[in-house]
Amino acid sequence: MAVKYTIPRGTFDILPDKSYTWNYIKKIFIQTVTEFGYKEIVTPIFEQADLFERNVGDTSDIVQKEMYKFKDNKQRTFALRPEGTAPVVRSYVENNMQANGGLQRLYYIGPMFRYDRPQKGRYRQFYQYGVEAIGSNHPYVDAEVIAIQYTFLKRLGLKGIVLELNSLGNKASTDRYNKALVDYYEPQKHELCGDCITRLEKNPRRLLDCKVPACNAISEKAPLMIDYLDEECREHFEAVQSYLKAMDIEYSINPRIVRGLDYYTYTAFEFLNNELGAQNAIGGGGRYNGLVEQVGGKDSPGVGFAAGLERLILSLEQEGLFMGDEYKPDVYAVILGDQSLLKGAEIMQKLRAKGVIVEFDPLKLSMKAQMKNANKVNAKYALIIGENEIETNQFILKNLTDSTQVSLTESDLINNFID
RNA sequence: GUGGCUGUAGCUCAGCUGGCAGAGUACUUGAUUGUGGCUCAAGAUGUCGCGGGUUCAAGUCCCGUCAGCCACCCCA
Repeated sequence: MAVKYTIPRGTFDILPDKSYTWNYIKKIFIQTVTEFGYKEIVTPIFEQADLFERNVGDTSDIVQKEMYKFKDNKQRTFALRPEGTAPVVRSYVENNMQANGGLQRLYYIGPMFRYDRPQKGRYRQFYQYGVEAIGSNHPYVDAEVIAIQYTFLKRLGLKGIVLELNSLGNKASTDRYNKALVDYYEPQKHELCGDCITRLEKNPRRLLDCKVPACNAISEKAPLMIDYLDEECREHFEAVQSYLKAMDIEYSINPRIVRGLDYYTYTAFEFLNNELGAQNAIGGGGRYNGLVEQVGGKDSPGVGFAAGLERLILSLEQEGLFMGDEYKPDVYAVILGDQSLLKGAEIMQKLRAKGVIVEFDPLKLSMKAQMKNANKVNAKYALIIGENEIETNQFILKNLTDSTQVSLTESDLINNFID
């Protein structure tokens, strides 16, 4: 077989034998966020590239190196969305959701795109689910957003995922801290690895979790963000923690958390599964108090998280957890001969109108092949429709679990079908 | 973007220092005329990822390329 067209690198098809798992996970997620009062928002998968770049206010790799950018027929520059928050904020501003007053609680699920080398748990088109709560700076909301992800993971039965928490502080704190980091590393610059020397110029915070032993040793004594928070930031961070405790959510503080996008302020958090290999972040998020204004709205605080479906599924597989059931047919129609199929089609349609799942395969001709198939697709019953049955109006319904069978008239069959 | 490993039947994989393309499983049919699962028997199945090179001869060696995996980087 010559395969003429192949799937683009780093993407994947979700085939029928997996799609029920996706639907199951989505169902539990929607159930969870609904309990917290969140409503779905759907935005396009492409946006003006500048929404993400914000005139290159964002220096992250996600935006600088990994965006799928393209020009349309009128030479306007768009980008496939690499993340979900900026589009939601754009929609919030554009639709003037601020005018509704109060807190907007939103959730989304959909594909994101990043041009990166594929590996386990990393794809070019991948699926994220997430929530955004825009309009309140109250630390309870930070905790609520964390609680949603926490509740969802627990509900799926996951045990091996840990929550790490940090505070990045406000702009003033961050500036002071970055300066302190540079002051600390600069004199020892000659001992750092090549990557770390660029980090020192570009994003000093990333120095903290370099894995090269020499850098790591230096980082151990580096100043920590927590010590550079001002009074307000510290109070906010402590309040978030007390709400988490009140909701019985386990966490640990990791002062080295750095998020992948530049807009985060105050609370930052990550959910990690350390059994997954290099790509161990299931999801993360934090507060983005300056973003709404950057996108052109009236200054308005927000907090949210996003997480990856693929890594979630890897975690479920790894812990051997339930991932949903495939639909199984209630009835497999065993139809003998084309003449009988006329009646068969009529009966199948009437059963379906009653909500019964009915399957039939016109490729299987012999009765034996049809019975075999009924077994293979895990049907609960086989319904035999042949010339004899049609003539006598007595249709055979065979229970495939206990091998018992009964004869029923057409109307009894349709009106009294009990699963 | 960098480095390493891999690519053979629908699936999982074997195939030695180059010499007829294989197994298990799934599939089809039969044993059983209109009754599935178990068993037994028979049968069908390949651009050996793709392109080039070396050779009398390439799945096997060489080069390139594409894809997957693993790690770096980055992050979901």
